[in-house]
Amino acid sequence: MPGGPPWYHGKIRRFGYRLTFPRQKILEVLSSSSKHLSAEEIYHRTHRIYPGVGLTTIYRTLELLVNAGLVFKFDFGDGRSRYELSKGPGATMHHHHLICTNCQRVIDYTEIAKREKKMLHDIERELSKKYKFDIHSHQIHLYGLCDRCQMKPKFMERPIRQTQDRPE
Amino acid sequence: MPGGPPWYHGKIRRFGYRLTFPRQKILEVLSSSSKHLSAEEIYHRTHRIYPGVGLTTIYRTLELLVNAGLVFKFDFGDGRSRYELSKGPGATMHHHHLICTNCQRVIDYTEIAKREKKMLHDIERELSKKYKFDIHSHQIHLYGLCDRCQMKPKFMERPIRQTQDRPE
DNA sequence: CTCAATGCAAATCTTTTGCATGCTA
DNA sequence: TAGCATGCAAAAGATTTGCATTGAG
Repeated sequence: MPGGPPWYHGKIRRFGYRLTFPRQKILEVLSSSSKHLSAEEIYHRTHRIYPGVGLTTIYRTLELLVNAGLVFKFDFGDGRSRYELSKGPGATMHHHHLICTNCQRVIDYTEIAKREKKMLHDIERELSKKYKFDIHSHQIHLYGLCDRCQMKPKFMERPIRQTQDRPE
Repeated sequence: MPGGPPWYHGKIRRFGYRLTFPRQKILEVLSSSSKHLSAEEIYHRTHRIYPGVGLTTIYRTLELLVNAGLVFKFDFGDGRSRYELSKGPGATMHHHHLICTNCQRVIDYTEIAKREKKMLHDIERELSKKYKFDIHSHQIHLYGLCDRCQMKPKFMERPIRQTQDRPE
């Protein structure tokens, strides 16, 4: 089946945004990764398949995609944001995060989603009414020490500042 | 009752940290505010009661206090972190946040805490075991549009970059 | 007295903006 | 064609670091 417009075409155009070449490449990159990526990682990967791209476009496109509801933006507290496709074929299942406060490692979990989902749904409905807030998404972050970091006693913890992106 | 050491004395010393004058002043500031403050706000307020303080000390002390579990650090996505006392007389009740994705307004809510609390407790216990993660805190963020921002149709949204701290 | 803590200035790092040019609709 | 979109260079901000000095224990 020689493709009609890609799945995201309408979702982009609906907001008045144009479906440009760089944007398509960035969406390809996001689609092909299963985990949240930093802007820099997205830049590197996009650069690989389209060397002409600039970091600025990455940032601008990500903001646009977040705005259009196609991408989730996360902040795990290490000074840079992470992005992840929220819709479409490449999107991973809805999940929440375990974050190690020592080494910044992030573990995604999808368990318990059913229970959470119902409760969150109830909460959101209740709060929406009370605060007249139109809630469209949520994040749950659980902070703690991962298995590796539990070995050291708490007072020896030394926050590790991650300066380089690690390969996937 | 002419006071013994302040409530936080032990909690600081337990980690090998010294209870210095600047640190006490910063804790005073945190104790006397009911809401999450940015580092800059904390700096201004501390400067008011102790003009000698430097912004660097604010950052270093906050990191230390987060480490010691006395302070919560939040990230609402506007490019700067917020801090809030988690223990002691000045600490506010445990709560979660509603965040407007358009104007960045943050509303704290404490409702439904009981239900959430039980569920989160269960989840944390379960995940702790499964991932060998020693969970010590959590955050729930609900994103959406506040009442003011709902007036405008979605595609007209223009993220507002807040550059100045507003007065409390 | 010792070494952690501080303040200042400079450095880092991520993200944003100005502007001339390119490209989608 | 009309504007939105892009890339580059520069700017902006928040946070961190080097270093000499101060002060808590």
